[in-house]
Amino acid sequence: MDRTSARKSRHISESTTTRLSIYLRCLTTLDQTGVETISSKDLAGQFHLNSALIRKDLAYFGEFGVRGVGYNVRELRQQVIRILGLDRDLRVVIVGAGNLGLALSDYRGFNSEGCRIVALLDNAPAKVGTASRGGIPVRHIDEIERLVRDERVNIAVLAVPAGSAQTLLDRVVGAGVRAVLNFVPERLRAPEGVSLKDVDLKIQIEGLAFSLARSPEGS
Amino acid sequence: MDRTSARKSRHISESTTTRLSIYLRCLTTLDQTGVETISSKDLAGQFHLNSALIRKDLAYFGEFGVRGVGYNVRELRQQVIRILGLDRDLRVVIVGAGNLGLALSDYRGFNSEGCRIVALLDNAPAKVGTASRGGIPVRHIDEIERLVRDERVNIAVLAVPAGSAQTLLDRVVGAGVRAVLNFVPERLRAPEGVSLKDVDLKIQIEGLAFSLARSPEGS
DNA sequence: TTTTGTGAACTAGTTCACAGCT
DNA sequence: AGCTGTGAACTAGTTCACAAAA
Repeated sequence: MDRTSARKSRHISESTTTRLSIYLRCLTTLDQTGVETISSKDLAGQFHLNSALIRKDLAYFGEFGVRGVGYNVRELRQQVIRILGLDRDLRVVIVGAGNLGLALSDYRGFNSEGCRIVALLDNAPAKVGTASRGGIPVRHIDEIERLVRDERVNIAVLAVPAGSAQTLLDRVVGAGVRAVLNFVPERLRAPEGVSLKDVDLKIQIEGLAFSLARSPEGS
Repeated sequence: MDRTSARKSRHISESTTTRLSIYLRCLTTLDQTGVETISSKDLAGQFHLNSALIRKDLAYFGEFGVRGVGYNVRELRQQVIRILGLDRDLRVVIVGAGNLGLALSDYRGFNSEGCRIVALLDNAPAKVGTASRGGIPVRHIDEIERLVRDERVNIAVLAVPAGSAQTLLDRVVGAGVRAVLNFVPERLRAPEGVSLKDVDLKIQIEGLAFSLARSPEGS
């Protein structure tokens, strides 16, 4: 059996992919530190996870370990990079050159591991032609089709004012973008085949409010 | 039985609290539109959720509906606000007055519904004394204890460079903050009784990369 | 002996379906 | 008649525990 490809076309849960990202980060550190081998038990110790869960997460995609020994750090790291699709280019546009869009365009972590921010997009004439502090150019939203075609943009980040988010989502999807990270606090609807992830800060804050309200010592 | 308080001290899942925030947003719109009553079925239609799930989410906290009729929009909205703890003041400090911290401090949604950003905190002398575009003052990190005591700060947002995050988390927790929103792409450890939520943009992007890698048309 | 990979058991979360209230 | 509130059924996700491999 091919030991490197996804064996079962089983559905992979979002919890699993999130953990893969966490493993990757840890493996990168381990590799830099010169550690060559790690067991699922030791990996599980770093975060507080069950070791069987780590083995299951990895086993969806192949048999990467050696019984009695553990996993080769460098090799497993490469495999996780491949599984997450980080070995292919990620080209990102940020839609909305307001405060948040500008801050995100310079955020380290967006620009790393084969992930490149190609442009900020806005429709305000005063903004088009300027650039973020880090040098990401602001272009007109009408250039989206060209950027997807010529610059192979495949991810859009929505950081626009509430109200225009659905329209702009439809726009970038129409241009061929199939993965969108949405910072606008609205529930958006994306067509089948387009993945949409919400980063809803208001909901996060409300979650914290909830835990404060329930914790023993009220304020 | 008291119909407004949490009946069973059952553990409430994060999915439930996230959905409560979503219901709240919808109820606010409905109330503004003048709608007086809504059924769980109609509410479920707005997002694509199962109506029984909505009824269960609400039933953890009381019996708010009327059989044969549905829920009174205004009343349910008030109840959800109370459940989420949004009826008490939320006082926020943002730790780190870099690009992201400054953008977040002016982000609408942080400043709303009884949620107020009190200050940005930094240790760079050049930044202390300045303010964000929206007028949030930048203060020295050493003022955290005073702000918690005198301004009743109860939430901290971490937007600092990687490496210093755990130290600063410990610092704000030591000052008495019991709820933290972390934007730093590192796994942090918070003591028992402190709730910590991660907004890890790198993980979000990697999740999108994964879905792109698995979708039929590879780029 | 050590640690993987995995079926079986368990736990959490969601949907079904209906009794009971209005 | 209509819709809530909820036990029962189901589905997804995690942990246990052990045979198989090195």
